[in-house]
Amino acid sequence: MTAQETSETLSPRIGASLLEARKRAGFSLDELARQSGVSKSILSQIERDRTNPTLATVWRICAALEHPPEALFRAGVVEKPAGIVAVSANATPEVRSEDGLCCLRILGAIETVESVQWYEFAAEPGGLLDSAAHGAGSMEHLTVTEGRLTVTANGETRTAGPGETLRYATAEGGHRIVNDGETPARALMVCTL
Amino acid sequence: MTAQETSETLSPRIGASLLEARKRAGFSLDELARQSGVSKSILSQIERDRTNPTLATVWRICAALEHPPEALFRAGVVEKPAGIVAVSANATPEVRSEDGLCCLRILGAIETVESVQWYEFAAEPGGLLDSAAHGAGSMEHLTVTEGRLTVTANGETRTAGPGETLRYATAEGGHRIVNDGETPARALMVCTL
DNA sequence: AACATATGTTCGTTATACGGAATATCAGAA
DNA sequence: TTCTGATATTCCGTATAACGAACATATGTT
Repeated sequence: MTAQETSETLSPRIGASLLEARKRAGFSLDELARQSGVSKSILSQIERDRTNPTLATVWRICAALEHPPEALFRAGVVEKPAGIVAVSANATPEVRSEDGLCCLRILGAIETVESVQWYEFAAEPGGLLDSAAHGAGSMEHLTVTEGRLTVTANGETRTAGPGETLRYATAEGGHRIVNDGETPARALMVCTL
Repeated sequence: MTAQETSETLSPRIGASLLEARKRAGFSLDELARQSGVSKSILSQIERDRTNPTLATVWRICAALEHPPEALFRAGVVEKPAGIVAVSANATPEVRSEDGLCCLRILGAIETVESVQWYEFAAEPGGLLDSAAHGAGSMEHLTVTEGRLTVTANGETRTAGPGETLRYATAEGGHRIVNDGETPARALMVCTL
C-alpha cells in the first residue's frame, strides 16, 4: 500500500484545507515552516496529500495557522434510539487510577461524549486521581456521597464531605482528587464542556 | 528530543481519552485492533502516550470506536473562571414528589440548566415520580445505586437494580419512576438536552 | 496447586515521516 | 536574454511509527 493510497482512502484529506488555511493566513511554506517548526518539505508533502502526517505535526501546523484542528474533520452521524435501553452493572466500563486505589465507572452514554460525561467515583483511603486538562470551557462537578475527598484545581484546594459539591474549571492545567481520609470515599462526577 | 517529550509537549495528550473511549465501547486491545486495522501494540503505546501517532492511525481508531475525532482536539484558546466553588449539603435544593415519598436533590449547576441537569434521586418504598415530557431530543439516564426502581417511558417498562443504568427519551409523553420494592432506593439521574 | 483464557506490554524488524540541502519553477528588473 | 529574489518541489540520511510475535499479567476453572 502506497502513501498516496493510505492518505487518500484511510484518512481525511487535509491537504487542501491546510493549503487554503495557509493562503488565508498569507504564509509561504518557508514562513509557515519557521512559525510552526515543521520543515517546509513536509509541509509541501502534506498539502499535496503525499504523506500521512503525525498528530504532533498537524497540531503544530494548526497552532501556527491559528486554525482549529477539529475543522479538518468532517464526520458525525448520530441516531437516537426509542424505548428504554438498559445497561447492566458489569457492562458498565471502569477505569482505574495509576495507584489502583481509585475507580471511575463510566455511566454516561456514548452519544453525549462531546458535551457531557458522568461517572461514579470511588477511592480507597490514600487513593489519588490525577487528571490532565480537558477541553476549553470544561467544568467538573464532584458531589461526595460517602467519606471525604480533597480536590486541587486552579491552584486551590478544598475538601468536601457527604452531600457537598465542588465545581471547578478543568481547562487550565491538571487537577487532582485525593481521599486523604481513613475510610473509602464515593462521589458522583459530572464533566461538562 | 524523545518521543515522550514530543507527545507530551507538542501534541495533544489523546491517550487517556482514547483509552476511555475504548472502555466505553467495551473493546479489548485485540478487538479494537481487529476492528480498526491498527496493531494492538501501537494501540497500547498510543493509549499510554508513548508514541506520536499518524493521522491515519488516529482516524481508523476513531472510526472503529465511533468516537468523533474532533473530541480529541481540545486545546485551550479560551479562558475560564479559576478556583473551586463549594456547595454545602444544605445549600443543595431539593424537590419532592406529590406523594412525598420521592426526593430529588438538584446537583447540577445553574449555568448548565439549558443543556444538562442532574439529580440524586431517593425513593421510599411505594414512592412514585411522574414527570411531564421534556424538550425535543431530551434523554434521561438513571443509574441505580441502591434498591430497585421501575421506569415506564415510551410505552416500555423496565426494572433496574444497583449498578444498572436505564436510558430513555423523554421528549414524547410523560414518564414514571416507581420504587415497587420493599427497601428505599437511590439513583443518579441525568437529563440531557 | 496447575491449567486455560483473556487481557495488556515489550521486543525485533520494516516501512516511512521528518529535517536539511539541493533542485526546480516563476516572477519582475536591468 | 541574464540576473536576481521568492516561491515550491525533490533527494537523501536519520529518527521513529507501525507491525507481528513473543512475553507478561491477571482472572477464573478443574
